[in-house]
Amino acid sequence: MASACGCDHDPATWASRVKDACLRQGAQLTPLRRRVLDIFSGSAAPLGAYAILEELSRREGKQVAPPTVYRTLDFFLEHGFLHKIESLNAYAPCEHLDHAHHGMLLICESCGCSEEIEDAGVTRAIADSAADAGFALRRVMVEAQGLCRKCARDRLSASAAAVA
Amino acid sequence: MASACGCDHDPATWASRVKDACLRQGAQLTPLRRRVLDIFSGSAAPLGAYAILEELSRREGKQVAPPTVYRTLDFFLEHGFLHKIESLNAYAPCEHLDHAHHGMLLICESCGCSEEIEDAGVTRAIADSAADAGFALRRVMVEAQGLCRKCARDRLSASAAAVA
DNA sequence: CGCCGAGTGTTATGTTATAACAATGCGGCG
DNA sequence: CGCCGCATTGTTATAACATAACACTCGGCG
Repeated sequence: MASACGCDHDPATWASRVKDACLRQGAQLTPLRRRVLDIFSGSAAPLGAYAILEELSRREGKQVAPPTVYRTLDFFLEHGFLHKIESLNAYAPCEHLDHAHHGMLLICESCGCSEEIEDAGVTRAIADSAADAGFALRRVMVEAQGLCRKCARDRLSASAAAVA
Repeated sequence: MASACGCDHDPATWASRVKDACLRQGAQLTPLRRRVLDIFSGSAAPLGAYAILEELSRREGKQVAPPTVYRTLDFFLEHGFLHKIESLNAYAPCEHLDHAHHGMLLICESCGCSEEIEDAGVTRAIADSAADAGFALRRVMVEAQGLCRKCARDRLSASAAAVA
């Protein structure tokens, strides 16, 4: 499914890439997990655990309990298929399944979509800075809030129209 | 009070710097806020809202309700005296009161203490990277988990002892 | 006085996450 | 087949984090 916000990510290919990765790694992609995968595929924006819970309940036609969802999320997180966005308490597809990711997350405050970019310069700068402090890095999170390309453009043209 | 973890930050001078900043800015440092300040002064590690709540209740000798604590935290956050650490749901003193801070937080998984460092290289790399993506930054959060200098050293000497 | 606004108190509730234990399903193996 | 062991899922309850809504106090000021 195409992204609703006009950003250029594609959750649908993500789902199929996750399926491949499960096969390669021998990880079980059970019906439950597949359904959760589908739910992420249909959403351009990060999803909260309880949003997934509700959608899952709706699709299954019966009430699903929180641990079911959190266990499924844990599975995807452990395999590196999903990221947890701490500043939103939400979860989003990892767009770089293949390699270790110290990606930077750009979260649009207007359309709610998130984009994950990898930047060697950022990674290196953080590693250098931590090394200077004598700190042994294990996990790094970079989350930025702001306006994505499209929303920034829209806002500009809106204010231009207001001036005219 | 000295830091319990051996790291080289000093929450006590932080409290007095906050007091100065309140005077300069005309912000009211009420008894409640002062008590919360004292609680942070006595702790080397970030504090959760409910930890503050319990400590506050203990010191006041009567039960304090969550909104009281959260409002106080909001006051400090808005004035830039505290940071919220999203990955811990906890709050820590801002060690750079004077200037806008896009600091990077180093959180030790062993002793729990956190250190805030400012690094122009990191800031610049993130700004450049976001600009490349056409993303208008508004707020950036960098949180790293790992081992602080002291804990990394301790771990090293422990494993050396194990080998011997 | 009478009003206002900042701060705090109080009650209730919303949101996010986990603990603990039971049940199911499936493959291997005697 | 019957049993075991393991991964997964179901179920119940509760913990942990956060906010909404409204009441009350108190000091400043016309």
